[in-house]
Amino acid sequence: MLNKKQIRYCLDTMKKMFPEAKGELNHSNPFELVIAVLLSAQCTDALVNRVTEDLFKKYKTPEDYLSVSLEELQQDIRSIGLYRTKAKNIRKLCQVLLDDYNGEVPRTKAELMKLAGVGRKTANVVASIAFNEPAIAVDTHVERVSKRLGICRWKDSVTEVEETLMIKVPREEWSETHHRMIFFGRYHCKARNPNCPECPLLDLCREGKKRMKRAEEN
DNA sequence: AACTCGGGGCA
DNA sequence: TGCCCAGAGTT
Repeated sequence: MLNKKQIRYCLDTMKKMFPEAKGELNHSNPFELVIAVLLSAQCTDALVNRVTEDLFKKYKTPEDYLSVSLEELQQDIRSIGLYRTKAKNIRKLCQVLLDDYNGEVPRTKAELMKLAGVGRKTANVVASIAFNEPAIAVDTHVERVSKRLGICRWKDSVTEVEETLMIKVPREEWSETHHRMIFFGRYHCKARNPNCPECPLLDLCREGKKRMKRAEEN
């Protein structure tokens, strides 16, 4: 298991590799952030951005999403996977925002997770990025990278990965940590063919060393 | 823990 | 063509 100093080195290195790693879902508007992250489930961020560019011009408020038919909203997000379910969830979510939250987006993880279509990851992203609440969003990239490097254990659940990161990463870096690890995971430490031979973190990477050794034997 | 939803991107 | 993708909900 990596210690705090080693983890800091990892995060600094990731920043050097992807200095532009800002996170494309970094909307200043909490409501738009909820919608964007909800839509992003199981599809690429580039696709979501393409759709939300037009979507957010047409729909500004929860009322706007409820003012059209379900079919019309589905058409507007048709190019995104799971669009039927997501359109239904957006309508449910907007209705709850109006009924229970005066049209505003709630700030805490617990409240966010009660919204339709908002699970652990979306709730964490919105709470941490939009409201700077204490949370680290662990998606598949963050989980994979954490486990390969040895920041956490292989068998850890998503909750355990989350807890470990919150303990070992300074509070003020939680939000940025999310984006750095996602870029690192998406473009370098990929699920299928991680670029271990050219990885600057190979020396301290548990999984990387294992893979290099295995490749050498073949 | 395992399954389903699902169109687009990429090899 | 076949496989995967910045997940959530249900069983």
